[in-house]
Amino acid sequence: MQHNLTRDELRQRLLEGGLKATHQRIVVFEAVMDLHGHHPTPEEVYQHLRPANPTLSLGTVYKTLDTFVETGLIKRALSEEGGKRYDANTHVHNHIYCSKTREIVDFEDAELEQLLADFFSKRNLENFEIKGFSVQLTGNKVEPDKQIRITRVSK
Amino acid sequence: MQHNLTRDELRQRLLEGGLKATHQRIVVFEAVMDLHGHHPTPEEVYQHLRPANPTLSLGTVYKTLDTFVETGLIKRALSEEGGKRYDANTHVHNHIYCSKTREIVDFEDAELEQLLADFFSKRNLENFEIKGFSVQLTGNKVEPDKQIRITRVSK
DNA sequence: ATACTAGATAAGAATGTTTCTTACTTAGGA
DNA sequence: TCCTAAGTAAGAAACATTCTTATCTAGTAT
Repeated sequence: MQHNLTRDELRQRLLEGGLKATHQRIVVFEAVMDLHGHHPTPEEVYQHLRPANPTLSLGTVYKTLDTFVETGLIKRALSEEGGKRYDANTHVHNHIYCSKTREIVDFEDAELEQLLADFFSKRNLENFEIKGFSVQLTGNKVEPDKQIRITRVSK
Repeated sequence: MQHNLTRDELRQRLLEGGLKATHQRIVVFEAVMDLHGHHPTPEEVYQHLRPANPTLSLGTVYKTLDTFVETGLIKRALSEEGGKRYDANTHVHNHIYCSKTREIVDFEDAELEQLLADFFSKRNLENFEIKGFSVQLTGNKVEPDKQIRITRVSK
């Protein structure tokens, strides 16, 4: 359990979104935060919670995750391989996607955001109300057991 | 039929990829090209082809599309909503994704590619072999019946 | 504290999607 | 023309997602 919001804080955030703060919603929310960085599928969330919540049903997990996305509490991650992935990180950020392991790694980069914001201010979108943009790097991990990292070139 | 490759050219491209040029592969390839811009699902490809190819099976469509992706003849498009989408456009390009209609619109922008290439040359990726990057705009169509377009701001 | 009510949940059925299996067929090479 | 590796059809199987309905519960009013 590495999430850092108390249940009362979670309860608060659910209510702010106009959602009843039920036990199921609280634990599903916690699970997505606990699995942060994994961009879990509904099934993974379900398996994570099952031991401690044997009465929870998979259908509820699906529904709850989608409800959270609608409310903006979490986001859906883009994936190439089909299937739904969820992301506790609601900040503007980008993804590195490994085709081999299907891992999705977040990266935030203010410089990149600024670059893109500047760029799109020079473009006109007709008939489209833009909610956000993100950059997706696609490729393959070299060492499957080691982490992927992105760093600034030091010169 | 707005695709512009002859069957012999297609046959050629399949063979270059080390694939036997069977009738099924040729028509599936044509279908993805015909549906270019729609980023079709396997089911859509199947429905498109069924009238003229009543013996074609859905399983073959799935398998064939994946084979093409492996060979690099087509790409998979990223989607938020789960489910597989395929893209005949193998050029480097970006996508505009409408959450409302689930439409995916391609856009190519050399200036943007250059900007990103320059940017990533200033970043180091540890343990990741990058195959490509793309920008995804997410948002909603305003008029569902009209086209989405992106243009340069004229000053 | 208790009762009420809208909304949430469990459970599993229904539906939809993707993969797998097997026997049959075909493209391309000898 | 024959041979063989590879591809295909067909449907079963596995898997993923959504829907339905009866039951339950959080938050509210009493």
